[in-house]
Amino acid sequence: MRKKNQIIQEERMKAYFVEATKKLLKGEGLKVVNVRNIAEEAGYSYATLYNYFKDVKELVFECAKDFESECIEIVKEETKNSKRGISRIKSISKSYVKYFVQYPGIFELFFLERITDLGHKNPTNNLVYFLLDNLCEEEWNYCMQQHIWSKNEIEIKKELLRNNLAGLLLFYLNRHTPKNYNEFVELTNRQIENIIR
Amino acid sequence: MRKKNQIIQEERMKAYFVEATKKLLKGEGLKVVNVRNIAEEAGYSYATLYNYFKDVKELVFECAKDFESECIEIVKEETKNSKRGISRIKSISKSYVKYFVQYPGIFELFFLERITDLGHKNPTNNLVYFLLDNLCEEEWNYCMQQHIWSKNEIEIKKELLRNNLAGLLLFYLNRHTPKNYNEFVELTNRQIENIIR
DNA sequence: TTTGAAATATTAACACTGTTTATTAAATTA
DNA sequence: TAATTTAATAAACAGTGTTAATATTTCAAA
Repeated sequence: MRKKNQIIQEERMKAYFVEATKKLLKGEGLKVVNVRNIAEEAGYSYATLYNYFKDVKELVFECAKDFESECIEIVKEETKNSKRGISRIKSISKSYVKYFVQYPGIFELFFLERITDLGHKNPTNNLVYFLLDNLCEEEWNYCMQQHIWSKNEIEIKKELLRNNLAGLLLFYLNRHTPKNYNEFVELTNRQIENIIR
Repeated sequence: MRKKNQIIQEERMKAYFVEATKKLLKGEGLKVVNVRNIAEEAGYSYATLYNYFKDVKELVFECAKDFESECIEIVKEETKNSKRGISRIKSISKSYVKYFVQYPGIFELFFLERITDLGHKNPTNNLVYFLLDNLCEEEWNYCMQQHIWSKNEIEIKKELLRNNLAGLLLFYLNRHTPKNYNEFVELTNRQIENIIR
């Protein structure tokens, strides 16, 4: 039987590697995330990592879960005072976009990272796809209750918003278009206004 | 002074490598595109590649230009008989999406490939961003002439369409959501209808 | 406290990448 | 034909992820 201490220690070790990886991701992004850098940041040999994680992907997906929680937390905090319904959906959208602009490495991880694993059900998949929907869920329901939009209209708007913001972030963070942040914010606001109305 | 034959031969060699790379990209995608595979497909040593291209990125960008032309050609051919204006914009959008679904490797190359190059102005950047706009340009103008939409409305719709289709493709090809092609097509059509109306 | 087995960490090595250097082969020119 | 230039390749290096073999630590039992 495994001792309690063992489990605690194992969790602690995992956390060291996860923290190291998160630091790298938030800093210079995926391009510096490799086993040797992670291990150095964590203060261990790179081989030690494999005593706690099957491979580097497993480690990175641990980070993804943490980032999702963080994103939800930040967005909720930032938007809790805005007026319910339409207004808050817009605020949430902007806050959501802002989070990824602040941490492009997390955008890379959530949206761009290749999932080549055979069969391996990647938990971040649905997590990412429905993240925005989840963030807005209560407000969409509120709008339906208030008879602002029908269920159908809401479904359409949800989809429009989700794909639009993903495309917007993709072009801005990965293709540097538009060139500067101000232009990007203007464009984003314009698009949100045109979808949510 | 360089001889004419030399230039012809050099172009020919380049073409061999470009064709080999295009074949790999259209087949198994970026994951199998590496110098050794490319060279084997072309029938040369991998070191020979470096006599004709600065690095593998330069080679891949050559392919991107070719694919862009091909995409334009295919979409134009497929949509030339549809009714001008709104109807044709919808057809072009669907055909554009179809092209990338058929060649996910080209989508990867156009939308996902990291541009880490310092200063190196990547020509595919604007090429990709404005590809859909260029394809629809004449039809947007037609709509303006026919007073279907104002210049402003068109600008908004252009942006909505561009970002939406990018997001749609990103989720489908890179995150496998929706799960199957039929669902994806339905979703795509629904979105296009809701933007272009 | 010492010892020996289990757990854990690390070094060394392998299999892939991209790229460069040195060498060989081919073509061209005098 | 011989010399020289040009082009192709093999060998090597550096950077990845991962695994196997070795070293170290931990910790309970003697």
